[in-house]
Amino acid sequence: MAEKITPRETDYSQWYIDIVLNAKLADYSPVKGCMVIRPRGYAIWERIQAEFDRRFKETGHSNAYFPMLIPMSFLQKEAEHVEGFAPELAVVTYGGGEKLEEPYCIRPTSETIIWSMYKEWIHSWRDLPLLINQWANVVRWEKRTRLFLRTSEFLWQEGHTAHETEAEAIEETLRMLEVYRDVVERYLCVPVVPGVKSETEKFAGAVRTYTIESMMQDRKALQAGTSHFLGQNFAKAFDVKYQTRDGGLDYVWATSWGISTRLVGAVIMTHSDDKGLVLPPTLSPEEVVIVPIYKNDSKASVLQYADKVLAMLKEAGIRAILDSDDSSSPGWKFAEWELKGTPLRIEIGPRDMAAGKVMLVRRDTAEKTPVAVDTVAATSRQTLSEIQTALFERARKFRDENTVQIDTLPEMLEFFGAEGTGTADAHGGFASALWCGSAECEADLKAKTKATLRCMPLNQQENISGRCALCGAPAKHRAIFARNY
RNA sequence: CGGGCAAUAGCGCAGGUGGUUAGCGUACAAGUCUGGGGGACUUGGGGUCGCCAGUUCGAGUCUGGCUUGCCCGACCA
Repeated sequence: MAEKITPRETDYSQWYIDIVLNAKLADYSPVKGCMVIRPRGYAIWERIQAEFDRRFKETGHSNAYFPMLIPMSFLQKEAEHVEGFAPELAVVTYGGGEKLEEPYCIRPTSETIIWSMYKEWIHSWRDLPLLINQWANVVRWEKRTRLFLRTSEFLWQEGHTAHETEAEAIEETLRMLEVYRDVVERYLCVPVVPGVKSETEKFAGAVRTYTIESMMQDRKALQAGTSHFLGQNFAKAFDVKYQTRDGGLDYVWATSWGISTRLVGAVIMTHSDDKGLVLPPTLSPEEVVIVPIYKNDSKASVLQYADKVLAMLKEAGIRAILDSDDSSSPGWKFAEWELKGTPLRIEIGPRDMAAGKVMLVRRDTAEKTPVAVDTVAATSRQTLSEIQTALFERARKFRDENTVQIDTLPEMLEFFGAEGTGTADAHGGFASALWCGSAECEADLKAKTKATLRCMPLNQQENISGRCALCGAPAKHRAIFARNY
């Protein structure tokens, strides 16, 4: 049979599409730029969702749901906000067969409709903090879409909080950024750089945007989550004041933060290989697949043995399945489950059975280990945990190896393969460079190399001294530049 | 949203200058043999050729429009 997956070397972009389609994670839809998330893709999203939801509740947030349709006038209340989102709005102008007096836009994000309600709900410092999260779909009319990474409609989570003081709001912004970092790194095994966005890149309507940036296998950056300190911008736009503890009246301080189904794309592009999807055990719908191998005369006994192993694994709380489909060969099943990303495979044939063993095969390394059947649960548990760690470490090593400190513009141009440098094949990576803080420098670099300022890493802003790698002016920050998705 | 390419069976493709019952591989179904890395043979089912118009006696094939996708730019989780 022909190769299903285009090798990464040949065409990284096609490789990604092949994985998504062939592993049946998603499919194209008849609607431009919108995709169908298929059961396997949705199962992965549900696992991501469940972990984040747990962490949000742990940090005191409650879920709620706001309307998908937002009166256009609401968006216009915050100048920067509407300017930022206007180009990608989908607008509803008819309802019930009649032209609407005021059109609704389909939410591109929910700050405005949520703050219109917060005005009703917040009166006193006793109403604060207000910590609400919403799981929802949003629509942003995209010119260029890619499965999971950028679609016109996507699923996400948006947290919207209101606080008494600026300090509390900033603390919340950073708390949620840290939740993102922790879950994305530990649960999705995707290493990230937490940092601050530049003015150019920040969220429309925010005072400051924090981000976690990850590096894909083609060395391009992917923004994996953002947390915004909104200051009093939306409180002022929607006139949300509260009675302070000392009897005064003040605008509340706000945050918002979000992660989306894009994370599924991040997981795919971080871990997978030319054989197919590679999933961290935490995210895989099944942690272990048992593939029985038998001839006609050994079929019954092998299946019975495999059933016993399946029961032992389930007993131990491991998500295991037995692929007893009789119509495809073991070799077929091996390839199929590798394509689907199952972290651990257990092969059971007559020889294993005779020896009282099973064969453990790791998806990430292809390593095969015979294991005594009595210890199969414990060993599987142990191996799954090792895979979880190994995936993160491998990705972090790759990211670190492709993060380079750069001090001058010529080096920067060479790193990103700009025209005239003779390095057109260079893939770049993360360029860590000093920056003067000017938007002109960002724009200039972008024009020459397509690389943008991804973030200013949070813990690298001390003792900045030196010159901007782009213009030579005194530097104010250390920043990561990269091409991005 | 501009430029380029594409759309024929689930998937991958072939179908010179228009010609009547649209093919091949693979997958699918049934059966027999198989089974430790995508098995073999036999038989069988499956298509309004992306959509809408037009040219023509006749369109998968030519023309126009539209839709969707991919690549390259401009814009963005």
